[in-house]
Amino acid sequence: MAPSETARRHTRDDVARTALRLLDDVGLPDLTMRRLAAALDVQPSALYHHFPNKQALLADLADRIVAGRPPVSSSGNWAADVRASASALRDSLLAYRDGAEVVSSTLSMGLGADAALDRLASAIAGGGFDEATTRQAATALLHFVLGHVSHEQQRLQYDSIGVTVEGGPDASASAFSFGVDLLVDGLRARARVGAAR
Amino acid sequence: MAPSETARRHTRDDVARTALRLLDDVGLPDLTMRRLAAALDVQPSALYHHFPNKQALLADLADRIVAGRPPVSSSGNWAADVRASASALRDSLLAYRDGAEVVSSTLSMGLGADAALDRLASAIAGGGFDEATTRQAATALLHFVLGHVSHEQQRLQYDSIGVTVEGGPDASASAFSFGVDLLVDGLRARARVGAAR
DNA sequence: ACCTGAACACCGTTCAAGT
DNA sequence: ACCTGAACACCGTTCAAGT
Repeated sequence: MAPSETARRHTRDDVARTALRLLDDVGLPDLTMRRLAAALDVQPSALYHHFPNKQALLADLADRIVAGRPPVSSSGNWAADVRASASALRDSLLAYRDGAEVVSSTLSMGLGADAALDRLASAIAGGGFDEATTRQAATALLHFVLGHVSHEQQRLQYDSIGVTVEGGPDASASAFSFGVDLLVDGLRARARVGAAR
Repeated sequence: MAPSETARRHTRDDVARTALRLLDDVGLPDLTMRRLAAALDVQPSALYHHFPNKQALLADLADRIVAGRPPVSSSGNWAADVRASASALRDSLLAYRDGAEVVSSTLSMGLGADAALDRLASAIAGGGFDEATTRQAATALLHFVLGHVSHEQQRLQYDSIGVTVEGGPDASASAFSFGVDLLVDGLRARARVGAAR
C-alpha cells in the first residue's frame, strides 16, 4: 500500500459506472471527458487508457443503459410481447438522463444498441414473420421508440427549468402506447395476409 | 463604395445560406461558428448579430431543409398522400448532408420542424381521424422518418470513407417504405373501427 | 497496467469599440 | 446595422515520461 490512503487506480468498469452516474447528474451535453476525469480524480489523459475515445465510452454506456432491464420473457402472445418489449426499452431509456439520446447516437455510429434491436426483433419474430419483415419492423419500432423518448426527455429538461409543457407525462405515455399499437396493428394486418394457411 | 471592391456586409439570409452550403460540404460535426465565420470572411463574433446562438441558426437551417420541397397536394386517397408526404420529407432531408440530424436536433429543442409535422398531419387528417389520433400518428411517423433517415445518412458517411455497408441504398429505400406502410396500415385498421357509420 | 504533465488544435459566446 | 479585436472559459486527444 505505497501510494496513499485511498485507492487511486481505476478499472474500465469504474470509469463507465462513474460516467453513467455523471450522465444522470449533468446530462449528455455536460458529460465531458474532462469532467469525468475530475469525477474520478484523475487527469483527462488517463481515460484514454480505458477507452480509445469518447465515442467508445458512449457506446459502452448505451449498452449498459439498454441492459438495465432484463428482456421480457415470451408469453405466447406475440403482440403483447412486442408491446412489453417496447415498454421495457422505454423504461430503460428513461432510467438515465438523456438515455435515449445516448443510445440514438451510438446506434447511428453502428457501435451499440444491438441489444435493443435484438430484443424487439425476437418479440416480433414470435408472430412468425419472415426474417426481412421482422428486421425491418424491429428497426421501425426502434426508431419510433428512440425518437419518442428523446423528445420526452428533452421536455423533462425544459420542465425542470420551470417551463410548463402541454400534455404532461400521462399524455406522453399514452402517445407512446399509441405509436407502438399503430406499428403492431400494421404488423397484424400483414400476419393475416402472410399466413396463407 | 467606400470599404473595398467586394461587398463585405452580410444579411441574415446570407449567413443561413452559407451555413447550409457549409453543412453540405463538411457535415454537422464540422459546421462550427468559427468555420462559418471564415466562410463568410468575417469574425466569429459577427455571426451573433444575425443569430442569438448556434441553436437558433440550426433551427433556421432545419426550417429551410424541410421547406426545400413543396407540400404534396391532396389526391383524394389519404393513404397515398401520407406515403407521398413521408417520401417527400425523406427527400428533403437527404438533400443536405446530415439533414435528418439537423431537423431532429431542433425538433427536440422545440424550436423548428413544425412544418414537417404539419405536413404529415394534414395528409393523415385526410383519413378523417380525430385530432388526437392525427397528431399522435403524425408524431410517430415523424419519429420514424427522422430516425430512419439519420441512420441512412450516417451510413452514407461510412460509405464515403470506404466502408461497404450491407444492404445499400435500395434496401434502405425499401425499408423506409415498409416502415411507412406499417404505420399507414395501422391507421387503416383504426379507420375501419373509428368510422362507425 | 495505470497514470501525470504538458501541450496541440480547437470550441461557443461576450463585450467594448469602431464605421 | 454590421462588424472587429480581444478575451473567457472551455473542449477532445496525443504523447513522452513516470511508477
